Amino acid sequence: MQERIEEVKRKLAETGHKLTMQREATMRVLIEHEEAHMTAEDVYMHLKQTCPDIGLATVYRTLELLSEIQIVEKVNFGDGAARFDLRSSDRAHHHHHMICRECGQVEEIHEDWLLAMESRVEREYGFTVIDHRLDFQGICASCRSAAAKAGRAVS
Amino acid sequence: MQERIEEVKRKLAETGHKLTMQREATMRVLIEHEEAHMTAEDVYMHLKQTCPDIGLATVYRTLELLSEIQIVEKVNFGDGAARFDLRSSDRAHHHHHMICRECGQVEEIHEDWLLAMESRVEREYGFTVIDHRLDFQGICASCRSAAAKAGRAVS
DNA sequence: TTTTATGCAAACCCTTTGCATCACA
DNA sequence: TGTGATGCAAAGGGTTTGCATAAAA
Repeated sequence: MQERIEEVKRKLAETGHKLTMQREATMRVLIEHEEAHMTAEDVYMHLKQTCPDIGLATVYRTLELLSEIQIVEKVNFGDGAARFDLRSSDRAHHHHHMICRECGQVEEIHEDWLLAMESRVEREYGFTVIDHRLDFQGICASCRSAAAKAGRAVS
Repeated sequence: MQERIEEVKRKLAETGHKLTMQREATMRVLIEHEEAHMTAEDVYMHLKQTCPDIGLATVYRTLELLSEIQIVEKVNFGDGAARFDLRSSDRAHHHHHMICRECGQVEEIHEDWLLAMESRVEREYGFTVIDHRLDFQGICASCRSAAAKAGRAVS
């Protein structure tokens, strides 16, 4: 925990930014809810507990900044609100998502299956890949078994 | 062209909807600009030429409807506006995107590289895949060569 | 003739911005 | 102490909705 805050402080300093109370609190919320895929509003709600006076605008500015310095990744599942994931410190590691159409839950796949494809894109299309995103939409295991128990088919 | 309109008419009828002048005009715009990845606003602008009285709300409603009946695919590249792609009639064919961070242009990869991964997701995670999305972000071939000519590195 | 669809405008939601004040470094 | 950060409220952009009217089937 503390070392991650230190890393952020260092990265902020490198880019001419300050580590404020609000930014530190935001990092703590993100770390405590790793993989929660929170929206800015979600983060704000949690922050209100430790930092009651924080403003929503600050949360947006902080998340944007953390995204610029690669601490978090801003992802968009098409439901209208951006979500923010802590990046793993391992730069090469990407992850993929499984988004359930029944319950809306987002699960992660902690593997990067796309390295071969990235080189293929570079080779065949002359496109230099910086990053990628892979999402699967479908029905998650628990919704499927719930549907099976209820004896009905699922969309 | 005409047979695609007929297919839409059939699908609309099946789901209890009508083929209106506005919906037909929207289809024509989509067909004429296949792969343009247009926003609702883009579609609206084009529609104004053949259908000057159409309202933006109708465009949104039409695109949403076409998306529900699988005629178009609503995609979101994270720039704030949803984009709409005509689906290929071949249901099994998905396509992937290469999004250039220099010029913002979206190119397509007309291959589905993910069938093997879909079965792996089903097998290893118990997640029933309905659809998937794969986007690469990076620098497109023309931006890279432009940058090379200008003798500078690109981000 | 009965539904469903339309156009308009207002409402909505998420996000960004202007500005005076505050607090890290 | 000086620059960057904050909070608030207002503005912004994309999208949706209520409602009276119009037009498919």
